[in-house]
Amino acid sequence: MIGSDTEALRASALAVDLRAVVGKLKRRSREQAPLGDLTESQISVLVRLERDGPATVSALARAEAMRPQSMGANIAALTAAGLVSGAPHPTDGRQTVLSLTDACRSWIMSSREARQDWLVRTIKAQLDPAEIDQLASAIGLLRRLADS
Amino acid sequence: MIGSDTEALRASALAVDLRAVVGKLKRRSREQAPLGDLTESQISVLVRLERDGPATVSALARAEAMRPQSMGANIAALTAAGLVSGAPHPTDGRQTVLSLTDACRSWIMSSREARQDWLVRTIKAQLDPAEIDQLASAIGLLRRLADS
DNA sequence: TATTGTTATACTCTATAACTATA
DNA sequence: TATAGTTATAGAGTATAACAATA
Repeated sequence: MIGSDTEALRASALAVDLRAVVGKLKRRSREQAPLGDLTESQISVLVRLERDGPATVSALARAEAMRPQSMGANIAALTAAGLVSGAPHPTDGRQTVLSLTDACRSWIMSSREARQDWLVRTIKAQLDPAEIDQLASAIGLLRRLADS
Repeated sequence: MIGSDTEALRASALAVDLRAVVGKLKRRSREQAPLGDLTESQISVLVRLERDGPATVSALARAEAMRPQSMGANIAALTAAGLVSGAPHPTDGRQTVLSLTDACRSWIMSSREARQDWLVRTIKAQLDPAEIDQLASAIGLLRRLADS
């Protein structure tokens, strides 16, 4: 029973540290106005659309663990900024399929080259290649937690 | 130059994934109403006070990368809930030193036993001991990013 | 009846600005 | 003048509730 007690303590300590560092990262990242004047959520949406291709508001909301109404607000902002455009689904009239605009794609590439993202800059400045690998594999674990 | 290009791409991809998973974790964790009806920030404060001992509002704000006014609001909520109490600093009349109340300490212990924390439960359910160790060491890397 | 999406509204968390009090 | 803390206000982000349109 000592073993499982130790395990329980480890999980508890991990939760404590994880919560603290996640909150802190979020505040730090937001205050730096990462890219353009987009929010973290909006950037995540763009990245997801770029990586996984077109999707609907509902699908994006599910993927990001967000309510469709909240995702709708993010999509509206991205659409107003000309970064995302919607087209009616060919067979299902309820759905609107969202894609990145060409302007968005070129903007993403140029902002990557310009290294405007605080998080990217900080990762490069603070972490060596081995640590980046280590963190990258830990991201998979975090994703398991977030998706559970 | 190919090497540094690959590095840059890795950092960029890591930033992308990190941002997405941090946001998702934050939403998931909040929607579960983790402990009592405290917010994530308030929990972080309690944990910090428990681990590092009494502190002032300003010190806590610096430690959590938050404005003193924002931290003040969190402290006010914790004080109203009877979880934190303030005492005047013995020599510096401007400062108020904050400590956990006895009620808070016993509440922390009981809620730990009851395993009410979604994040703790999820870590135990989703991660094996080796993975918990892996994630724990990655937390150190995240903290470097957040503190930089 | 279920699902997609929208509109309206409210709440939570944090930030900025302006102030008082002590050092 | 600088620092600790408070109060007032505003903004961003997300949630709940109610609705229209399509399946």
